[in-house]
Amino acid sequence: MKVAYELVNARRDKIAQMLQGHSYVPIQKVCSQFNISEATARRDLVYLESNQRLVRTYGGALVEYNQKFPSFLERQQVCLQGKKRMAKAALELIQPKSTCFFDAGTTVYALAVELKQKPVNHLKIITNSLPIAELLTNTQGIEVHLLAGQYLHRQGVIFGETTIKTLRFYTINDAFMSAEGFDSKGLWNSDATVVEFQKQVIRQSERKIFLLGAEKMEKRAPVFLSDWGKVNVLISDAISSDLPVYSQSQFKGKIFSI
Amino acid sequence: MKVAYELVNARRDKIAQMLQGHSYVPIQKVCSQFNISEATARRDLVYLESNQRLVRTYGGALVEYNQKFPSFLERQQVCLQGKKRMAKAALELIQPKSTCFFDAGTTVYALAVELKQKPVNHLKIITNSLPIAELLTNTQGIEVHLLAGQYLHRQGVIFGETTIKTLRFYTINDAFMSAEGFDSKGLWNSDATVVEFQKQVIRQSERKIFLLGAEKMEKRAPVFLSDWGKVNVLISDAISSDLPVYSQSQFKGKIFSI
DNA sequence: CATTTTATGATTGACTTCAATCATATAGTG
DNA sequence: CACTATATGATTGAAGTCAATCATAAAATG
Repeated sequence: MKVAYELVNARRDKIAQMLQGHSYVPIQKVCSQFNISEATARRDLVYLESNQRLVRTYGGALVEYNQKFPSFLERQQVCLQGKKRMAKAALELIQPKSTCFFDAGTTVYALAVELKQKPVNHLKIITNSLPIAELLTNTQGIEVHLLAGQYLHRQGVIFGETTIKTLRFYTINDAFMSAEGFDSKGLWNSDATVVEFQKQVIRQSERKIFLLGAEKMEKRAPVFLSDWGKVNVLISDAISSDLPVYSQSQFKGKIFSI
Repeated sequence: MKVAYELVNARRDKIAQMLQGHSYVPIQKVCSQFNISEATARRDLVYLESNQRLVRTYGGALVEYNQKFPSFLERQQVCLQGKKRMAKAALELIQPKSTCFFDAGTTVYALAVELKQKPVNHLKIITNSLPIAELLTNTQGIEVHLLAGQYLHRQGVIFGETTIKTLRFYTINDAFMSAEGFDSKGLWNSDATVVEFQKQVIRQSERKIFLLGAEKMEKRAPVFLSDWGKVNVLISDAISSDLPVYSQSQFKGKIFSI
């Protein structure tokens, strides 16, 4: 029988609210939770989907299907193979009982994925990337620290002036970073604020480890980040002899070409 | 036919990796993505589930089914009705173009849910609660700022010394807060560090708005947070005349008993 | 190279989910 | 109060999902 509009809307609100936390709810749970038939539960889900409040799946509904860190995920797919190989090499460098900074980017994210699978003990990870923080939190032996700042949803990054300021609260042993391009002169990125932030990371870190995919070689971006003199370790999936670092006498670091 | 161990593990890793971002993947997508039969896809999912890497559902698999902010969700269920009513009252107090602090707690989270549904323009939200940040980000007219500190997964909160330090970077108009107990003397909480943090919020905020459910009335917790003199607005679902504030001449604020 | 192991796809039948249709009881509406 | 609108549950057939079984081809082993 028909039911008051108010009650219907209240129920649908509650279903949506259920989803806010649980990320996924099977349709049967909706039925039992609200004592409604499958038909009604389905109708509620159809309505809520039309209002962009959830996404229906076969057997239930969820929020954030492809909605979480959307632009991040697209970028993650390119050169996945190379990223994974670089990540495995970088993982070897991580020392137990150290504090590491993880840059916000897909290459370093691949490192976080490897680290999650093979955790290092007594590790402190500083990051401004939410995908990395959420991935690594609740991992045995790893403590995750987030930097402060504005939460930029599409990139899944925390950023702004405050982020640079809060960085000063931490002492960093190893910084795992990336850049958009690199050539014989050094490293390049496209955003001035990002570069300002990364420069501060470089100043504060004992060891600077850059993960740079072959596709970024001999490419420049608008803003200069650093010369090779400040880089301690370079990890790349490019052929060793092709790397522009060799022409640079200033580079004293190690190279892992894998 | 049989396939090399290495390839099988690599494929399963990739499936797990798919999940890390997408949170949910239908089984058909796994089949098409890796050109494998349903049977194999199912076997992969069974294996990955046995390794705690994902949770199978009818029709696919997902990560973080009830695993995200677990303790937060439990607490969210109690007194849901009252929380929602207090939240609606609190929402009325939020001014466009203001900066608000949102305390990490289930009562204030209910306020965030209301705000998400009826957004206020040009609003800046400062919080150390990840559920709140994730809920409110990507909302029209709302800018979300996170505080720095250790990411405590079970509570979904950012916390520690650094959190208090980073608070100083912000100027707060309205602070929406809660406490574990309140009586005629004032407000109480159980954790000393939380109280230290909240005291700093109180010092830095122009207006202090407390949302206190009736179930917290006449209850004390180990640590004293504040007397009634510092509270500007009290929102409660308790009966107005029962509130212990009335015996306090020091209380100059407004009361919303709803 | 011979033997064993096992990852795979196909098939089957049981079970679940889904969309569409329909009768009905109750909320809205005038 | 009469009339309309509609939210609901039941039913039905189609489609999807699942677990179990089996033959096979290629990897692993010695």
